This record gives sequence, structure tokens and C-alpha cells, in this order.
Amino acid sequence: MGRWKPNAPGRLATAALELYSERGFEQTTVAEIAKRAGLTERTFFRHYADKREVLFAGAPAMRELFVQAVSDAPRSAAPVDLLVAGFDAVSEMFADRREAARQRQSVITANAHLQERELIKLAKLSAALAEALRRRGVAEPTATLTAEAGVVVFKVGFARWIAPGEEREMAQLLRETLGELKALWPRAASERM
Amino acid sequence: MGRWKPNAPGRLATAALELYSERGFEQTTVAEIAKRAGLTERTFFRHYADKREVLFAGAPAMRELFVQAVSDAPRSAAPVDLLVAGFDAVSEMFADRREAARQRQSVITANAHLQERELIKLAKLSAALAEALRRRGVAEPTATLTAEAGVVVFKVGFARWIAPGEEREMAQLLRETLGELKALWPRAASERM
DNA sequence: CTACGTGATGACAGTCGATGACGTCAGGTG
DNA sequence: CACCTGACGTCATCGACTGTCATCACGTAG
Repeated sequence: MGRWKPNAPGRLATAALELYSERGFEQTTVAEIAKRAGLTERTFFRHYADKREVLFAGAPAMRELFVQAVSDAPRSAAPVDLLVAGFDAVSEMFADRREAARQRQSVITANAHLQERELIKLAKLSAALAEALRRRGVAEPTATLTAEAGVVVFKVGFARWIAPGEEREMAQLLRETLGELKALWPRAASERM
Repeated sequence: MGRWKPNAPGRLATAALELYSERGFEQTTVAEIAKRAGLTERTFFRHYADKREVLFAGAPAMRELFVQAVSDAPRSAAPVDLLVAGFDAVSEMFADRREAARQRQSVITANAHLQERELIKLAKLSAALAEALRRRGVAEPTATLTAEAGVVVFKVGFARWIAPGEEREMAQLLRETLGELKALWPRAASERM
């Protein structure tokens, strides 16, 4: 057995989610999180850049998965189809984590500082998506707008997926949401221009 | 003459923008800002909730202007037309502040914490827009998606407006960007479904 | 078997953002 | 004149975050 209990980052993340959930983000000190994980405050900051980051450690992996799916899609795919490829990949990753996602999101929703961090995460996703689209030859401004639209659809669709009582698959909800975004421009309006 | 020099919030905002611009956001302490404005650190926090907020004091006014324009648009307007009404109102407000916007944005772009706050402001704008749309009778999910799409267009169009050398009007750039978002779904693809 | 390097953690001091409690004074009010 | 109020200063404190050095189980070279 090692000198220390294993998986310090994981223990810190678990302790943080519990405490944020029990008594709120602001009312939780880093010292308390560390204590519950059997570590010191200083060690917390060795694993996570700040008190918020502990809830967002999984974001880079999701971003890379999304980007990879977009990059690997068939050559024939139109920009919007690339989003669907990304949606499907991410949906699979989340498939068996709906309850965990609900708990995590309820903590984030309860605190403005955590929402800020969440938005930064989505902005990074958008930037990475736009970059992947450009690498596939999608020109500006289409690349940026497709990426931004994709993030909007993901945001709205994800919110539906974790809504109480919702049981449909994430992939299906994201497709529906994408269709509804498209429908903002009805056929008649489109022909008027 | 009063006991204190007038316009304390304005002096603090000016001093903060200067210092953030000169030596960066993180390298500036609140005490320094207050000192340059001829005030104390404690007084800074009486006018601004935190060190970042001092750059975003104008956001609520812009949000209200946008929402008002949406609310006041003619009954016949479709959801997407309501966005255009909002864009026109906001464009007018920014008309003679392009240089100021450029300086402010360059400060924000240089620091992740300021970007977080910027995103929160846009999220609030989105929520307020969706609410205004619902009050006009726009149903969900159209209201939320229209609002989110509107914010995306504003974000991208605004970035173009402050791009170096750009001289076109904001209203025109926003209309163009909205058209490009619509064009993500080409006629052919739309009929394939 | 011993010495040494390595990596994760503890211990401790310090900076700075943020907040609460309270004192101060110019200007208005009755 | 006595009193109140609003805007600011002063002081004290908490907690997030950082820099630095010490510690020690483990692996490895000799």
C-alpha cells in the first residue's frame, strides 16, 4: 500500500460535490472540502486551479470527444450534419450519467459563479468546434456560426434531457432541438427575402 | 461645493479601465483603483459588487433597451423580425462608441475572468429576451431558441463591428450575420428532410 | 543492503478580494 | 438649533489562492 490513499483528485471532487450540494457553494470552504477528502487545503489547489474548477474537470474530455466526432464524419456531410455527428458521440458518453448530471446541474444552477464557469466551458467548446470545422474546410463565417448554433442546441437540448421526468435519449432531444432552431425561419419567410 | 468630488462611480470606472488596460486585470489591485479615483477600497465595493463588475455597469441599460424594442415591435412581426428590431435599437445606442467598445473589449479579451462575466451578461440578455418573447405570445421552445439565436448573432456581429478597420454600421453587420445564420440550412438540405 | 532521486503531500507564511461594524461630516429639515 | 441622512473613511476579519520548504514511502542504481 502506498503512502497515501489513492485517487486524491477523485476524492476531492466527490467531497466538493457533496458539500456544495449540502450547504451551497459559497458556504463551503476549500479547507472543509480538503478535510472531508482527508487532505489539506494546499493539496486541493494542487489538483484544481480554483474552487469552481473541481466541478468541471470532465469538460475537456467531452470537448475532445465532440471535436473528434466532427473531424471524423464522412466527407459528404454538410456543416449542420457535422453537429449531429458530435451530438451522437456526446450523447453516448452521457448515456448512463443522467442522474449525476442532474445533481451536478442543480448545484451549478444555484450559484452565479458556477454558472459563469459553465458558460466559459461552453464558449471553449464553441471555439474548438469552429476550429474543427475550419480544419474540414468550412469557411467563415459559416464555421463560427455553425459552432455557435451547435452549442445553443446542445445547451437547450441538455437542459431538456435533465428535466425532471424526462426519459427520452439525449441524441433524440438534440435532433429535435436542432430541427426547432431551423424552424425559426419558416418556408414562407425564407421565400420573402 | 459638496463634501466629496462628484461622480464617484464614474471615476472608479475610468480608473479601473485605465489600470486594467495599462498593466492587466490581475496585476491591478482594488486599492490601486480606489486610490487613483481618490477614494478607498471600501468605497469601491459600495459601488461595484466586485472587481469585474466595474466594466459591466452599462449592461443592464443595453438589455432593457433591447427588450423594450422587442416588446414595442408591431404585432405583425415574426419572432426573427423582433430580433431585428432589437438589433436596430442597440446599434443606435452604440453608434458613436465604437472606439470605447474596442478598448473595453481588448481588456476583456485579455483575461479569462472578465470573459466569464461577459458571458453572464449575455446569458442574462438571452433570458430577458426569451421572457419578452413569451410575453408577446411566442411559445416555447421557439422563444428560448429565438433568444439564444439572437444573442449568438449579436455576439458574432458585435465582434465584426469592433474588428480593426471595420467601418460599416452595427445594424447592417447584425442583419448580415442573421442572414448567414439562416443560410446554415440551405434550401436543398431543407427539402431533403 | 544502502544511498539517492522522485513525486505527492503537509506545514506555514503571506497577498488580496470581499464584507461587516462603526465612526465622521456636509447638507437638508423642522 | 437639534436632528437625520447619505456618502465616505477606518478597522477588523474571513476565505481564496500562492510561494516555499520540509517530509517520507517508493523505486532504482550501485
